[in-house]
Amino acid sequence: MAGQPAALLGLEKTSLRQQAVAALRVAITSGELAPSSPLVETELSEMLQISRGTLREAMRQLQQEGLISAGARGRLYVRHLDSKEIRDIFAVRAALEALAVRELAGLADRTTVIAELRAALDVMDTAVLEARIEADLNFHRTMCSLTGNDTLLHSWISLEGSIRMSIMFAGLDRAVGNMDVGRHSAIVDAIETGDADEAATAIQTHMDWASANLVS
Amino acid sequence: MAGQPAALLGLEKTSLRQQAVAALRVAITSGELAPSSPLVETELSEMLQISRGTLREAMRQLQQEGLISAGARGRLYVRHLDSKEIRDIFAVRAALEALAVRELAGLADRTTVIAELRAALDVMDTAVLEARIEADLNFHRTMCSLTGNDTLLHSWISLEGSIRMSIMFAGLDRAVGNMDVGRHSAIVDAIETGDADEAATAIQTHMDWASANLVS
DNA sequence: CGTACGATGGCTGTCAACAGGTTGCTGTCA
DNA sequence: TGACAGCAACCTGTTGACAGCCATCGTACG
Repeated sequence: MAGQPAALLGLEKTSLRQQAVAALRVAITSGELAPSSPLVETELSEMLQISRGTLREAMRQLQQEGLISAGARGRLYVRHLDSKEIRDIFAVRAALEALAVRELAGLADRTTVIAELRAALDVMDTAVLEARIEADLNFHRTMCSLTGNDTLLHSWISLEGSIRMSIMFAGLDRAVGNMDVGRHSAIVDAIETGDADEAATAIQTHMDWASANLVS
Repeated sequence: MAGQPAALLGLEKTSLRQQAVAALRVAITSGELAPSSPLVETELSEMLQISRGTLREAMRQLQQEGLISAGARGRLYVRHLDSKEIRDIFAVRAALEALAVRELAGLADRTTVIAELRAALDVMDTAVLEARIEADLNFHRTMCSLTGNDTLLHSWISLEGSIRMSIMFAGLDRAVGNMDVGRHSAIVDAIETGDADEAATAIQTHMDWASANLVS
């Protein structure tokens, strides 16, 4: 899907809007911008050194991703999650990823898929703290990506911001506790056997456990 | 979730951006703007009599909804769907709605839910042509809404544009053929019995059939 | 005749400014 | 002292304009 920097084969000319989206996403999911705090266009545009118009486009995207919620009169706030919403998010996530593993388990040739997933798990095994979270999310995103179902991948990515907020809400240590390589390995194993039902059950169990762990 | 106009209790002062989103959504899903046709900001802003900045915000939202796809150099086009993408969309939709009916079937008191769904079906029964499509989508959206899972509802709505494009792609007559009240009634019946697995199977079957019918 | 180079038009990226409405404060008057 | 009118600051909605990039076309030169 995405790319190596590919030296000499085209530079990464990213628009200010994309940069703003990325910066705000980090600021929100890292807690730098506290939940429920108001997002004032004039303030943010000055902080980021961009015009309000450009910022507004970026905010509109974050809003669609669920990181920003709208209040009265178009006023925007950093989204605040309660326990129920976290459970809801993980329920939807589980449904999407169950579809993903079902598709993967149904593939005739699963060798490359298994190899990619195992590689992602290896990365996760050695990573710690924030890097481990990134590795975990990367594993799950890769799962969706490998299905070749772009709509599925897009839906998952739309949820990624909310997932990250859930993680931040629960705290780093508790979140990292969810990212056990063994539990993930079980999912990959189930895909490898080609048993779609078992794979879906594995994902479902994993997600139930993870969400219960986050909100406990 | 959303609302009746609520006479005398506050008028619907909708921003130009929201109006533009609505107008473009209709234009695209009705085929007025043909798939793959380029969306030139200067043209559209003049047609809609709004400024480019306002239009850009609207386009950004439609892009996230999957009605607009991005080409090179920020150029935007009406999204074009092929058969595989339609199958993909319906696979994701099935996963989301399966979650919805599972939740609903698991409810202790399902009387109000059943009543609402039956009412939606009654509307569908009498409607014809485009109105029937609206009634059908409304039924499925209501299902998601009744779960109380806002994330689920949001994800479904994000998909609604793509669903509408699929319908347009297939043609009105073939789409209406999917909207048999009897088939939908089976789903509601399954929810009423409280059998989550059966309800999920009913949805899955319905979606498989619908998607196969659309792309055949 | 073919190729390389320069002008031109079209379209997006970005910005600064204006307009309208709401909130909150302050000073005055009963 | 309390309430109300008026004012001021704040913030979003919306707009028009400028700048830069890319593609295309025409032209001149080998």
